[in-house]
This record gives sequence, structure tokens and C-alpha cells, in this order.
Amino acid sequence: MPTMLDVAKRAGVALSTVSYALNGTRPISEATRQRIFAAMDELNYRPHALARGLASKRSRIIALLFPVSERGLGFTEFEFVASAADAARENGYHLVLWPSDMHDLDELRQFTQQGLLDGMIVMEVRANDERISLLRELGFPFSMIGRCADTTGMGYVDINFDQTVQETVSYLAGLGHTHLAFLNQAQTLFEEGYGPAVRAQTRFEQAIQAAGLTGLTRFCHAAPQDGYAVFKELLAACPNLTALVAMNERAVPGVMRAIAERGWCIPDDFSIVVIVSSVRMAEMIVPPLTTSDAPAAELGRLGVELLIQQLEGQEQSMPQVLVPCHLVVRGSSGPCRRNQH
Amino acid sequence: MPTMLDVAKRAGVALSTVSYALNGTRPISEATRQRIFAAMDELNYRPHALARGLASKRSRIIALLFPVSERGLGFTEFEFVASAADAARENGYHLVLWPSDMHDLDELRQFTQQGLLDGMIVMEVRANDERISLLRELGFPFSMIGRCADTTGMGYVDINFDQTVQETVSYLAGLGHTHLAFLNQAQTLFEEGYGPAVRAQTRFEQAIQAAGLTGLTRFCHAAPQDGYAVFKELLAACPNLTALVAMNERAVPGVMRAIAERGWCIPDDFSIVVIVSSVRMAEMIVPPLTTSDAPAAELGRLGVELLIQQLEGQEQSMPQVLVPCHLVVRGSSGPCRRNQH
DNA sequence: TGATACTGTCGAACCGCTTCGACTAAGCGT
DNA sequence: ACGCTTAGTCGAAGCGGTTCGACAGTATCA
Repeated sequence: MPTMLDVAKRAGVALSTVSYALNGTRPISEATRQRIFAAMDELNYRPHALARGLASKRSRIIALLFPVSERGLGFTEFEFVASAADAARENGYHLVLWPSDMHDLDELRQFTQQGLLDGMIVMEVRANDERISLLRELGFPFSMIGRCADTTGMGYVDINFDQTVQETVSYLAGLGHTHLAFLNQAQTLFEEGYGPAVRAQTRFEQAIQAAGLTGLTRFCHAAPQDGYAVFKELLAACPNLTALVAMNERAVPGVMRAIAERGWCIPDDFSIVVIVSSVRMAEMIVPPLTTSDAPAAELGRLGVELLIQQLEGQEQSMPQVLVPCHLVVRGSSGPCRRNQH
Repeated sequence: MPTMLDVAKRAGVALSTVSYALNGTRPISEATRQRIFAAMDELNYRPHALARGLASKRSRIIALLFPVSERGLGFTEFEFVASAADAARENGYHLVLWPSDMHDLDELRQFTQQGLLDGMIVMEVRANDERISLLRELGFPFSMIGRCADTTGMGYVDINFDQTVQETVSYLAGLGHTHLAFLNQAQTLFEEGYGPAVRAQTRFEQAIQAAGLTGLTRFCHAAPQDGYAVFKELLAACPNLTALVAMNERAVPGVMRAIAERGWCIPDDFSIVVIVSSVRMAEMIVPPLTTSDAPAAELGRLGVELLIQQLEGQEQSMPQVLVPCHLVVRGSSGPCRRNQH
């Protein structure tokens, strides 16, 4: 591998001149620049990333901190990660994947102090997230997917749960449904202050009240069996239920089974809308589900761009972006037909 | 951030001695070692990854080259990636995610010549894969998930398609099915020499012949609509068909719909086994699918370990590992009940 | 008992690049 | 014609480590 010195010699200039030509750090005459680039070409020169990083104190490497969460990994997550990697790459950065225990702060600290990273993107942020506190304290650059309680001065991208839930409830109300239920994620997540679980539920209750409807909420683990059990309990508690807003993809097949066992037909007897879901999920089920799709790719891209902007930008404005889910009506929702008393 | 020099001063030794103590490169007396580690502790010293990498020419960073493929991203892929990241981390490496166009060799070349990586893991290897040829030519360390035509001297991990297909066919034959079909992935993939598509089909034909059964094969895009169309055509071509081996997760919902439209009941009238699939997929569908699950996590882990072994190992044995899929019988397969003439 | 071999430590060179200060020559206002 | 800026370039000092050769001191063995 040729080094900068090789290029300099061949072009008949000093080492530093090559560096200036490459980075545009100082003015270089056109003639010299040409010679330098010609030399680079001939030698097939590539700057050495580590050396560059060491000298400049900018590695152009960022990390994506992703938790090995209870919820397991879904389509959405992967889409997210893939698009983050894309975005990083387009901006000339490398994306390191860092699977991490949410609570192992020591490891996180070490990771940031290795001098390898310029910054990191934290996924699945909790309301009171120790990781965020630590990063702040260390003065380590980061951006969040999701957000914590106090977000002053921090950049984040999050799903607009208010919009998503409101739109979904309005849609179902518009179809004539008056008794709705909300199938949340696991209770532990809610209690930990996991944003989606908290925000969506809050907004669901508000929306129900504002529209003068009846609404129930339940927690549910990310598993069909639990979806089955919880849904049966829901129906027992409120037999007039005609629609479900589910923010728990993996529990849905269980719900479908419970409905089928009851002899009901979707969407005539019961409507389901899955929010913060994925197209892939929707198409997997018969009938195809009406969903409000999580903008996973956008979130991934924005998270990266936010961070990079923070790393390179002069301005200290920390953008805070909310991205809406998009409601796509498919086969699992329709006008309310039961309970027409 | 303290540097090695700070540690050395505080411990009253030479810089190099600290390095030796840290890496065990040369013997150090117990007393000195203790002083050095104490000093490190007190200063909260962390070796600088870039500096270390530059000096030692070993960055301890590896990349996962993943193609933005036609098939899109599934559960399996993410599980794979996540477990690769885990494995890398456990071995003290960092995993960079590199989304790449399969055919952009220039980019690949640059990527390897940046001096950032110790090696890489190539996913979705084709029979005649230009990327592999290039890496070989460059003498760049890599391991493959999947394999190319000539694998002499190369390390790879792949799914054992022979075992997987054979087991599945035997299972169905054992249930009394005599007319089977194989739903492959897209034809273009097959023609590009995409291993799974080629190997599984080849083995299916062999297994059918060996068992004296009737078998049909079809290509199909990764979409429910195509699954629907292709399956109807299959039934038209062979009305006696009673079982399907599908290696195309995403097409399966279409197949299910076609079966339902026909008024058939699964598994009584028709059996489906999805191979190289995921548990997550299986549980998403009603009835839960009988699958032969892709060992995604194992593949990811092994791919990483293979590479690292190659990077660190003295021995030049290039392991070639085949991992079986595991058949899990659920609700979509059963004894043959139709066609009992 | 001296040649031999470790063991434990040090100093210095080096990895490939960025960046600072200094220097030269040309351009400019007055 | 004189000092003053500015464009263009150079040399050298880092960045924070690894690693090689040298060397003193102790143990080993014929």
C-alpha cells in the first residue's frame, strides 16, 4: 500500500502539501494539485483511515447502540438498521453495530472512551435512561431514536405517536366503531418508561375521551399466546368491543385466532388496525392487515443524519424530529356491523 | 483522556513496559505489573483503539458485507446480523455494517484498501461471485456465508441444504404424500447461481427421484401475489399435488390464499412445509406453519468466528461448516388425506 | 567458573496522517 | 519604493500506541 509520502515524492512536493491538496485545508495551486492527484491515481493511493483518524481525532466511525430487548427483533428493526447503515455510508461514515445490555453502563463508558467513535445513536430510549445521562455527563456526542423525559439540548428522532394513534382512532370512529380496545406492549416496558408504550397509550385514552367513545387498554407480551389470552379477557370485559388498535405485532396472530374461534369474520364482525407495524407483517397475514406503518427507514436515516450534523455542524441547534406512521387500509378493518342495536 | 505515557510516569516505568504489561508481549515482573495496573486504574486509562490499530496493523474491526438484495430483508437476516455483532463483540472485535451493491467492485476495493478493516464477512455469496474473486486476488481476509463454486482454501459457513431438503421430503413422503412441489426463489437468483436456490432445487429433484415420487419445481418472487399465481399454475399442472415444500417465506401467504379459495383445509387437504424459514414467520400465520428453521444465529456467529480464527490463528486450515435447518412440525402439515384412490 | 540463556526493562524508531509555524514570492495600496 | 497581506509550500512536531535491539542481572550447566 502506497502512503502519502510515496505520493509526495512522486509528485515532487512535501508530504504536507499532499495532505492539503487532499483535504482542501490550505490553498494549493492548480498545477500542483493536478500533479498530486495524478500521482495518487498512478499509485492507486487510498488514505489510511486509522492514521487519518488518529491524527485528526475524527474517526468517521459512529455506532448504533441497539438493545437486545424483550420484544425481540422484527422487520422494523432491521429496516431501521439497514437504512442507518446506508445513510452513514452516504455521508462517508462507518456504522458499527453495538448490541448492548441497556443497563451495563460500564461497558458503555468503555466503549466511548476507546477513541474509536465520533458519536453514537441510541435506540429504544427510555424516559429516564441511564445511558443518556451517562453520555451527557461524558459530553459524548449522540442522537436518540425515541426520547427521554428531559430532552433540552438533545437531538432526537421519534415516531409521532400522537398523530399515529389519533389518526387510527379517528379512522375507526369514522367507521362507526364506538367500543375500542388498545393492545399495548408488555407492562414492564411501560413501567420502564418505554416511550412508545407510554405515549401511545396516553394518546389513546385522550382520543377516546375526546371522541366520546368507550376504550379499554391492555398490556400484552410479544407473543401470540399472550395475544390470545389477553384478547379473550378483553372480550369478556367488554362484549361490545368491535375494534382493536394493536401496537404489538407479534401478539396479533393470537388475537386473530381468538376471533376465528368465536366464529367472527374480519372485518365484518371485528376490525383490527396494527400500528407501528410493517408492510411485511401486513402482507403475511390473511386477510392482509390494515396497519399504520412505522417509518423505520426514515428513522434510521434521520438518526444518523442528526448525529452527523451535530458532529460536523457549526450551529448548535439540536433538531427534534417527529415522523408520522402511515395508515394503510387493507383487509382487516371496515365499518362496524355488529352491535347495531 | 490519559495516555500510556501518563500511566508509565505514574508507575515509574518506561512507556514500552506499560505496553508489554498490557498485551503480555514480553514477560513483566509481578511487582511492576501490579504497579502498572494500579496506575491504569487510578487514571481510568483506556487504550486508544485507533492508535493501537495504526501501530499494530490490526484494527480489530471487521465488516459485514450485506447486499441490498431483491429478496428484501427478513427476520432471518436480522437475526443473522445481530448474532454476528454479538459474536464479534465477544471476541473483542467491532462489526461494521456495509450495505453494498453486489456488483460495485470498485467500492469494495476501496473499502478494503482503507486500512480500516482486518477482514470481512461476505453474505449471500453467488456461485461465481466477483466479490470473492476480487478479495482473493487482493489477498484480503474474508469468510463467506454461503459459498462459491470453487471453495478450495476458503472458509465458509453455509446451510446444509442437502440435509434440509432431504429431511423435509422424507418427512412428507412418510406422511404418505406422493406428489410434491418445490417453491423456489426467483428465477434470476437461480440463474445468478445463488446457492440456496440452486442447491435446494437440485437436492429436491434427487430426493424425489430416489423416493420414486412425483415432483414439480417452480420459481417464485418473494411476494404473496406471485405465490398465489404460481401455486394456482402448479395445481393446474398437477391436480394430484398434496404437499408443498416452500423456500420462499414471503410467497407463502399467497399460497395459503389460493388453498383457502379452493376450499381446502390445511393440513387435511394439503400440507405445506416452509424451509429455511424463521420461527417468527411460523407463528405469524394461522395455522402455525411447519418449518425447517434457518439457523440464522448460528450462521452469523460462525461466520464471525471463522473469520477471526483466520485472522488470529496460526493454523491455515480453512474450516468449511454446514449447518442444518431444524424441522419443527406445527399445524401446516399432516398425513395425506386427499387422492386416496 | 566462565560461557549460555533467560528474565525484565529501557530507549528509540516507526505506523500514516494532520496541523502548526515559518518561509518565499508575488500582489497591492499609498 | 516600502511595508503588508496573501497564496503556495515546506519541515517538523505530534496523535497514542507497538515493537525491535540492547543491556543489566540472575539462573543454569558442563
